[in-house]
Amino acid sequence: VAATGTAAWWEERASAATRKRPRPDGLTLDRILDAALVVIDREGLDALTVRRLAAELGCGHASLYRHVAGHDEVVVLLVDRVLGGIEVADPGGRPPRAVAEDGLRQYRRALLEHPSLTPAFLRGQLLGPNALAHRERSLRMLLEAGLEPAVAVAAYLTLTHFVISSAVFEASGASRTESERRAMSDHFASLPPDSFPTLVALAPEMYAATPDDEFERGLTALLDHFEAAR
Amino acid sequence: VAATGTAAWWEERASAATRKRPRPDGLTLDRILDAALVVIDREGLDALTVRRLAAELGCGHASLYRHVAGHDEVVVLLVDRVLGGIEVADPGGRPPRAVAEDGLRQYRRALLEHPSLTPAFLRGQLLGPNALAHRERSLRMLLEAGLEPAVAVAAYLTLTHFVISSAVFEASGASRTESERRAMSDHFASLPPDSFPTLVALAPEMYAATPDDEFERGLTALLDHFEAAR
DNA sequence: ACCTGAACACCGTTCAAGT
DNA sequence: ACCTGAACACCGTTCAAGT
Repeated sequence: VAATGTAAWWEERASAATRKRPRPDGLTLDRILDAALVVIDREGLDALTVRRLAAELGCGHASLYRHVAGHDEVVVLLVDRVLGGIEVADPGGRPPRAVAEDGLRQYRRALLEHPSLTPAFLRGQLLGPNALAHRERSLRMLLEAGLEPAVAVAAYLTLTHFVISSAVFEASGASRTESERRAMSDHFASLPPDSFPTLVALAPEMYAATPDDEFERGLTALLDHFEAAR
Repeated sequence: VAATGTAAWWEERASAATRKRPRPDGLTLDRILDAALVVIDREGLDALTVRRLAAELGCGHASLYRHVAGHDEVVVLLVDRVLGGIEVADPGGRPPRAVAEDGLRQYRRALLEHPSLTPAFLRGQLLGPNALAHRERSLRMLLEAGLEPAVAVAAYLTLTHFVISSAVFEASGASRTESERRAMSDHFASLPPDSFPTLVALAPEMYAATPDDEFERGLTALLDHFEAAR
């Protein structure tokens, strides 16, 4: 009985899943995860309760425990499913830097398809099958690009952590839409100038950049660094 | 009735607080926040319930609603209190880069004094009094270091987001202790080599770096970038 | 005037009673 | 053999009844 999401837990689950037989009725793990994403996208991560999920599926809430160990397992499985949705383009002779940029933008895009789910990527390690496949693929590319093994590992962890946290900040912040960003600027402009002269002076610049701008700038900074370390 | 943690909410709170009178009994906001940190440090953020907090304080759970609007408010106030604990050293003629490094390491240190609280720094903007004071102070330094206004704002947001997410990953991951990192390496070494040749080959390098190493490397990368943009 | 126990509407999870 | 309603031990929050 390992903790949900740990390496040991994924191993237990893999061997247990092969023993499971298909159900005659319609309720499957896939349908459960589909419904969970619908609830999350429409009402947020906090709204994803076992009971709300059962209502969405039109079944008794206790029935879910036949397909899933509990609430936390649903979230962990969703995270790995989203990671499986990262499109991986053919390198096709492009320079390594362009391939890396592309892969990380795809990662970001996959995360932001379900903004409310992003905080779940921070709870524990990413060790599901899709997470491992992504790590394998990415590290192979980084090695082929000429990075030392230790640098490749550092680059993978730093870059993926950057992508994830950037998405979490974008999803949880209030600077996604044009009007939200203007409201933030206005707020800083309205502060008492005696206490916060710099914030008042910089109010027009505050949140002038979009989350995409910020992402691209951070990406450039980090890739420059690891490219130089090659 | 603005949402907890928003700019409007902090304004409402500030004007309401002045109207409050001191209580004859011992229960104060400060004591509540102290007790909350004790619970969080000892049992984690999820253990911080209104009822558990009241038990820690030895009072009825409904009494807390006299000092605090609810559960979320406690967390938001704790976040700003921790931000108030960032020590700010005198620049004292040191080069701007050294001052910035120092300030960001202090930020990190303050966050990691309460690892379980770190996820709370991602829920919404940081607009409390201590957050604003830190922003004012930091942006002034960045301007004095010669950054363009727009670059200074970008640098502040990117660097603080990096510090926060780095702490969140460190706190929620399983790579803090030596034995945890060795366990992670062992797990990657034990994967099927047919499916994951790169992960197996890199297992010794995986999690060889400490979270501190990763932090320092990322910090260097980002500061190099913004220093070059000066 | 202040405090708070009881009440309400929720949770996640278990299990025995149903089919 | 499978499903699930009822039950249990929790939540956050409200409010009327107590002092």
